[in-house]
Amino acid sequence: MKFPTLHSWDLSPKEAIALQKELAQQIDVERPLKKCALIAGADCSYNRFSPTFYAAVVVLRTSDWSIVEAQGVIGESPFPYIPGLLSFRETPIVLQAFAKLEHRPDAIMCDGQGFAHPRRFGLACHLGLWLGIPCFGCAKTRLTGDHDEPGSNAGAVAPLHEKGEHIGNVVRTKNKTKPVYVSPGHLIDLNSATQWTLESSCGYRIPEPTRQAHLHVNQMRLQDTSEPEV
DNA sequence: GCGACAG
DNA sequence: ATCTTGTCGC
Repeated sequence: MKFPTLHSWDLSPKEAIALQKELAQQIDVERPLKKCALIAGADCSYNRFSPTFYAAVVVLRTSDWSIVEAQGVIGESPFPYIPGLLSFRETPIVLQAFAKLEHRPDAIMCDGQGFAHPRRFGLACHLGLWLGIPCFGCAKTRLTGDHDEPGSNAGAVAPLHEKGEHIGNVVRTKNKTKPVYVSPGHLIDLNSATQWTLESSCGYRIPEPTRQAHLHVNQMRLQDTSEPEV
């Protein structure tokens, strides 16, 4: 896959925040996703005290959830983990994995927030803007916003609000298990993101795209002989 | 000042 | 994110 360079990743935390505020103005979270034959999942993995980073993207066929393609990259992250600035830590390497992709997915599911972010510019917004592909976030825990507990059965949804704004949905993907936090990133609306989250939750709490990407990066990390096993 | 805080 | 065994519940 090819995509243009939008900006440098060599930034200080203050510069990163300024850039988020600037790029957030370009985000489109109103567009319903019409066609989605191929959906990609992206994820990262790493050791506690090693700078080595593993990123993977897996492309799935939505008709039967079979894996069409998987690409991974091993590198180092130039940015520390700071709540609210996760995209500056993970996106540079994730983009390298997308660059190796031969298939162009119709949508992308990220392991983190999209619009449900303090500055409305989470990981999924940033990745979607770079790639120009509909992208949304499916996080395992909350970053910001308030909500009621969704019903206890799969399919239950509760709105995530902040300052009077509907920024995402808390979605129960499996009976009696913790819900996930869904929000649009770019070129997709909240309803489409929520529907595809439920559609791809094949009996697990984590939807198939992100679940497969997670399995993939973990395989990469455990098979990397250049890293000292703890 | 205090508490919260994606991965 | 990662470190970790068994265990309670459906």
